[in-house]
Amino acid sequence: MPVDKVANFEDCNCFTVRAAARHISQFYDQFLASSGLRTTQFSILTQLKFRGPLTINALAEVLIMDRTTLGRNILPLERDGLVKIEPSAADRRAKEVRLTKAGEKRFEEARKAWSVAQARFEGAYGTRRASDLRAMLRAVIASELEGADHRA
Amino acid sequence: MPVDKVANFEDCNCFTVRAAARHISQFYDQFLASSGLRTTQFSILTQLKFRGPLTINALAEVLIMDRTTLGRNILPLERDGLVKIEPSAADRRAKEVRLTKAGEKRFEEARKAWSVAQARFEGAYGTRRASDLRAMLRAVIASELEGADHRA
DNA sequence: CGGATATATGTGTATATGCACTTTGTCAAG
DNA sequence: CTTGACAAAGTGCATATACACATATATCCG
Repeated sequence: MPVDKVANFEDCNCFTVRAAARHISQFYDQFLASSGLRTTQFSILTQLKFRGPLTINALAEVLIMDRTTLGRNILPLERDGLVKIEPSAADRRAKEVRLTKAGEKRFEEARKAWSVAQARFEGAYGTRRASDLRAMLRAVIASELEGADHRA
Repeated sequence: MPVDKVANFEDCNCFTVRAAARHISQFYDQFLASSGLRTTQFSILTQLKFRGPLTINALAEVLIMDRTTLGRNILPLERDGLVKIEPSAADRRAKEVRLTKAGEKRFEEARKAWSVAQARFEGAYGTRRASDLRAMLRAVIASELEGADHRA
């Protein structure tokens, strides 16, 4: 008895994830504001801090971000002297992005603010639940989503 | 034995939701592309379809979207004749956004593409799991997230 | 009525996002 | 060495996002 097998628009997975992303981003951004960084920028600095210098492509991959999006997102960081972008010695097509001293300093400041936001969020949402949520979201990211134009 | 009580940056809830949103949006957008709509635009038309004309503020609220963001997101839709924006008779400060005939037609086209994307996603991720995920994301949206500047 | 206050929306500015297309550099086959 | 496939990054364009500030209207109260 599939009374209503038609997909309900309230149940759009894409909309729900995007809405939640807007909501949680505004929250974290409030805390990061004092450091002068946005959440996206903080994510970039974090990866560079813990993974060391990376090329644009490699950095984009770990950030689950389009290459061209990242290419533009690093420009304000470079302008403010938080990262340095230099051509790779091994492959002159590639560019290496690395954290500067100023970038490390800024990261440490933002890190404190981030910790407060993270703790505050989990206080409201639940630490265990947040952990479960992240696991489910990582599964989304890992899921093989074939394109609309797939053949075979 | 809290060996490592320091929050791990890999566990940033904000980053994880945003990354998943980028990933899933690209997937749904591939399917919607044939209709000439983006996922955000499809969401807007969907709400207008099922809730009837709404003011900017009311529409922004149901979309979990900043008022000013929505104000700009409806402009391409108005330009393409999919929605009509008119001053409210009751309150001249307010504007009512409503779906046009062309908007309804476009919505029906996009609806088919959306259904395929939704089904394809749930085929890969699991229908039950997707349902659970949406419930957890709605809880994020519903969670009272006090600002960084909260007092008392 | 008239001013204080609250509400609905618009604008300026800056970042975020990604597709299609282009440019530049690498590398292997001939 | 040359050429052709491939790989890394840049550019043009359009939309998405939201804060701070500005404007217009409504509403309440003395």
